[in-house]
Amino acid sequence: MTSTESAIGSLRPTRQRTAVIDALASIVDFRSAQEIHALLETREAHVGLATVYRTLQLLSDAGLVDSLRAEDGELTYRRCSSHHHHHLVCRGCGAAVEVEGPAVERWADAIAEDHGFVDVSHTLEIFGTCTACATTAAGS
Amino acid sequence: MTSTESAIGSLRPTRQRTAVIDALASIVDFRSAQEIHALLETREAHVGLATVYRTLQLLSDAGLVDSLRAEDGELTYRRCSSHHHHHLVCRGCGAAVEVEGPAVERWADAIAEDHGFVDVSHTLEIFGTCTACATTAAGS
DNA sequence: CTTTTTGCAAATCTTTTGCACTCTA
DNA sequence: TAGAGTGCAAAAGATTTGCAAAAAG
Repeated sequence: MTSTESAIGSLRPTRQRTAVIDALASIVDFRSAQEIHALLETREAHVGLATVYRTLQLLSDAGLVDSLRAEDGELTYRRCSSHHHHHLVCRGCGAAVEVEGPAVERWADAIAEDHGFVDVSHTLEIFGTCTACATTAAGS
Repeated sequence: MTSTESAIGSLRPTRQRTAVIDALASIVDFRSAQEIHALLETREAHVGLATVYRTLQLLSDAGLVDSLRAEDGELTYRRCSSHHHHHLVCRGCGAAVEVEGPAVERWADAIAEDHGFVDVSHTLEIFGTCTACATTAAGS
């Protein structure tokens, strides 16, 4: 039994859902629902925009994809390894590296507890310019 | 010369801007532009919603206020201390505590370096429910 | 008087929702 | 066939923008 199987639970494997999942499987970076919808159109796999939104939300709730808010407020999605982690994202090309920091998790929880906060969660993203992009940009 | 004076630059000190700045001075938590606009209405300092948005954006650009995206994607603002720090924010009332984590800063930079990223920055926010809000909600 | 600001409404844009219709189990 | 899932268009919200009127230097 994989966690994926159990997480999908009672969701029916429809053409649309399969298409969205396939799309996610083919991309490595974070993409907005709109972009994923556009990608599906490109592939001639017509899926309504609302359905894309609903499906991504479902997958996200099920923990099958990571979602994070881009700087402009749009929600973006990416397939993920199911455990808790953060991302190192390139400003230039959007490439994302999953990173883990157990110490940070503990630190955040401890800080919150110190202040009497409960039901704690946190967001942590690291932004930078990857080697490839730095090289390209420096080419001037 | 204070950094504030220079940062304000050529902005004209209008009634509306003064009102927004006063409002920010009187609150400690992160508030959305809509909430700040509502607060101003309460104080009978009528300022157009668009003006509130424009002013907050201006102040944010000038580095006079912190802005961060709430979990629901709304942009929220708060007066800020100018040094680098993060926040522990209550989901219920928006109360915010500034926190510092030198170790996290170093960890983030190290991770990025390990992956060859340069020009690194990061975002880190901790969300939770503060004691007061937890008590209220649990009041059942 | 010239330039910056404001207000208001209309326009954008992302995301959600209502509902009738379609498809799966 | 019943219930889950979908499409489309309308609705909701937050934020931005166009433009004429008002205020500041």
